[in-house]
Amino acid sequence: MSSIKDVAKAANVSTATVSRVLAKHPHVRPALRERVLAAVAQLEYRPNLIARNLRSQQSKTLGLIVSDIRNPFFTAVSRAVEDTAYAHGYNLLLCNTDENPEKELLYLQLMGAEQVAGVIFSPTLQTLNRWHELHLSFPTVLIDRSLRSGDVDAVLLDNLSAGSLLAQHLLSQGYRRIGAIFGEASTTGRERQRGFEAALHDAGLSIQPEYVRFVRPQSEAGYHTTLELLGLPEPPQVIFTSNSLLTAGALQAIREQGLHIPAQIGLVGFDDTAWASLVQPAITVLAQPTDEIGRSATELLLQRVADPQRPTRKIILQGELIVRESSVEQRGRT
Amino acid sequence: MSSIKDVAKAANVSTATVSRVLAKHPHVRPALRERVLAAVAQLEYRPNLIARNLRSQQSKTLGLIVSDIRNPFFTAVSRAVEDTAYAHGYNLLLCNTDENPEKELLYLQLMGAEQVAGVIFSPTLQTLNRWHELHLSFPTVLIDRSLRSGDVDAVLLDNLSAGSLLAQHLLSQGYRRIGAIFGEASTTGRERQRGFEAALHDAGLSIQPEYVRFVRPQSEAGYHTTLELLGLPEPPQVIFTSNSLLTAGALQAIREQGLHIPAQIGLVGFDDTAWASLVQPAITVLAQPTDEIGRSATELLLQRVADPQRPTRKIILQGELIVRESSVEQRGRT
DNA sequence: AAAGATTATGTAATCGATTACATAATTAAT
DNA sequence: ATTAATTATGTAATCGATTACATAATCTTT
Repeated sequence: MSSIKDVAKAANVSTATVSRVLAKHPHVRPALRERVLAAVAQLEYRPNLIARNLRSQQSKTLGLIVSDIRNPFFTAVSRAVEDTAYAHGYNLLLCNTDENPEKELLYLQLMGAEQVAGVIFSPTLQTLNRWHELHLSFPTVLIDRSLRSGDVDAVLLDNLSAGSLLAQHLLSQGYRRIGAIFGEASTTGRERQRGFEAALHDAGLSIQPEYVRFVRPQSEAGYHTTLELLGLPEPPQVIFTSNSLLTAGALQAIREQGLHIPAQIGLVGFDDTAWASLVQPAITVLAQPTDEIGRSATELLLQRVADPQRPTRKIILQGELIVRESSVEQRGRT
Repeated sequence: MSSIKDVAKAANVSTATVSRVLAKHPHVRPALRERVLAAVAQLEYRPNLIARNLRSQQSKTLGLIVSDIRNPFFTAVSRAVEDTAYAHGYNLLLCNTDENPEKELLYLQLMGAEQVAGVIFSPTLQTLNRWHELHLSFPTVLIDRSLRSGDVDAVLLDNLSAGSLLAQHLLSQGYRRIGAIFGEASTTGRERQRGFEAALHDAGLSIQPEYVRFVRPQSEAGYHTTLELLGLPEPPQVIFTSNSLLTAGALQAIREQGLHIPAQIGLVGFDDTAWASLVQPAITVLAQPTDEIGRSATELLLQRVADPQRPTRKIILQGELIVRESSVEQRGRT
């Protein structure tokens, strides 16, 4: 691997001149410029970004730290972030934390070390709680989860409304015994649950604690918890899940029990994944605007990079209820 | 952000001593060690990895460059790579190229600049063709796709056998008119097609070119191509797809046409995604051992990092045919 | 107690770039 | 033709770490 020194030597100029040519500074004689460019080509020289960033204390790279890349929500958002970043001339480095606070700290550290211009991050509750001790050296935009206090940029779904909307739909369909499975790792699950309970409360229904579960937001947990709910003396008429991994697990459990959807049990979830409309019956979901989330988060971050003083903002987006066959009206049920 | 100098000043020692304490060198007096550690804690000092790597010319970070993070195959492999890397004390930086050779070069460059220890990469055909001009500064393990020549480490599916196995299954079920959709971006699609055609040939069937398509490996292409195939004067009895995005698109098209699987049309694909077993009828697939691919690739890479001289190896893994309802026997058909 | 071996610490070079500053070369202005 | 202004180039400091080397301090050994 050749360095700027090699190029300087080959072109018989100083390293400063090489640097200037490459940075397209105006004050370089054409003759020298030619020599430098020839040497660069001949040696196949590529500047070492790490050294460049070390010196100039900035880079054209953004970081995206997600909690679970297997979750279609995050892969969809990742693509939107990637595309938006690329359109603005930025690269994207993606990391997966597996909802593990230790990994979160590790990758946050790595991002700082790699001198990224900024980071988009979906943190666990634990990391969120000690956010202020972290003292990150780069601007951050939170997605999907956030602090109660307003001092960090974020792009979020209106989870309260979303949970409420989905619950209201179930109530309007005549469901009364609603089993609900929420993710425990983040604020998101809690908020969706609050919306869910508010809707039930508004309808004059009381909350039955044995129907409401908080679990690791993964399909295995969705599967096992659904089996538990179905095994209750008086099983729920419908299962409400708060992310698509849980939905998939729930669906698997329901299938294994040989129950028919929606005749014997209903199912609704979050995120309009590819398969939600392909399974039969198709699943009713609360779709998140993943493209919009990724794009907004990236733009928010780039604005913050450009102006660190700008007041923080939270962008709250609305979800869209997509009613399909998995939650049709339940006439004549109790 | 505090640097090693600040710590040295605060502890009233030299930067060398700070570095030694942090690197756990043996020859440091306990008293000094204490002072340094106290200063580190007090200043919340975290070493700048970028500077460390610049000097020591190595890092504990691996790169993974995939062609499409939306493809469940790659998310599954990513998780396996991430876990294996983490278990060996390495971080993982993930990049998405969107099957775009320009982005591939960009990220390869970025990886080099970020001084990763090595990279796992699923390249497009185009980048593969100019592989030898690239002169990468780090070891690489290819996954999913590879060069014909054997001079680069790789972990691959036995695509020829896999394509053949899946085709044989269809033939054994009595299917004769088989529509097939392959990805055009990589060697993988070509190899699966060769296996597919070999199976047909062995069974004494001729290849009908209008039934065989090469398209961008994305669900939209799967959708449109399936519609085209279904619209032929004599439509195929079954659709063979060479990745799960194509399968999803094909399924959507079939559903929209109101065709019943498997009574009116069969469908098979690659990769045992979460939804392949959840849709009804469940889809027959050729499952790739994604965990094994990710783990093997990572271990191969780490071995290569440890010993750059070691001869190159290709690890060829076998796929597993999982027969489900989407391709049941077609008695009495022509 | 003196010489030699060992241990502890600091100084300064280094990685590969950028860039402030100094200086040389050219051009413009009087 | 001088001087001033401008343009071009090089020298050296810098970013934040690691580490070779030099040297000071301590411990053994006889």
